[in-house]
Amino acid sequence: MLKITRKVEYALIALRHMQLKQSDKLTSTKEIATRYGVPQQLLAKTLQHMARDGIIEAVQGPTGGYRVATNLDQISMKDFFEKLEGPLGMMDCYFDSDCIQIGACNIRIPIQRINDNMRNLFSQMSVQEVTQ
Amino acid sequence: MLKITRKVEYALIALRHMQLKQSDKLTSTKEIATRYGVPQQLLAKTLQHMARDGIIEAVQGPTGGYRVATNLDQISMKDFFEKLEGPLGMMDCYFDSDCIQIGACNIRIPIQRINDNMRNLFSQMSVQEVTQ
DNA sequence: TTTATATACGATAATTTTAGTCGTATTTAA
DNA sequence: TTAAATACGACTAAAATTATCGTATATAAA
Repeated sequence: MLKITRKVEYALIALRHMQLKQSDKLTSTKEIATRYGVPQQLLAKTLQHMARDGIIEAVQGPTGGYRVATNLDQISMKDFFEKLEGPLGMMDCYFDSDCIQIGACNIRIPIQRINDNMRNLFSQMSVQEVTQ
Repeated sequence: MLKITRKVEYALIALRHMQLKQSDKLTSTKEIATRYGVPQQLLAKTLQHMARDGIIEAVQGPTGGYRVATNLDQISMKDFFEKLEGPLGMMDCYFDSDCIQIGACNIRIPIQRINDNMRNLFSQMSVQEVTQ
């Protein structure tokens, strides 16, 4: 319960790894996979995902790889989570309204309050704070 | 990602339902299950769990049921979550130290900081605030 | 121009976690 | 004695997560 996914975990590991280098230096998927013992294919997808989102930049071909493409200070953990995993809510009813209950449910409003608190927490935390 | 379980959801629904009655009145599993369209067996387990934890009190036999047994103002959402679902951590490595990585991992410390923030958030929120 | 090594990505399989059910026992008011 | 409630371990089903497969494309270097 309330766990983050491997995808997010691997993304953070990769970002931190890249930040330890000169910002123009490239890092390949393989480099990270072997360094941290992470499944290469899954990591690859995660990196591709981040590249599509503009968080990192891809350079193709041999000697290619990735480098950080944005100021990580400007991305909140909330946005980061949502880019990788979609809307952030402790219960689906926070977004989907197709719950049959809807009328009967007595905790919808309270749950939304908790959710807002959690979203607020991650909105105030930058990716940089985590990967620096 | 970062979702709560049905067990917790049902527990909150049940608590809120009980709080809408006079505090000495009993509520049966069936009553809640039919009222909110929730699977009765699973709800039953959840209520039994809460009874074991002393959050609610069980009265057996026909005309039996449950009533709130504690001041919900005194229980934090963190403790509530942990009673029902065990240790609260976004990653297992927050508690388990059997991750093979351990040495190689570069985000252990940062993740712990995020975790602490989240635990802190739920420590400062009482169950009463959610179910009132 | 060929080759080797990198990213790109949809489809699928395996695994783990979560959700729900079953069967049986016990309690107790009527 | 019976009916309706809680108690609870074992099991099954479903969903979500994690990982792999196969193939395509890009490009630096031999």
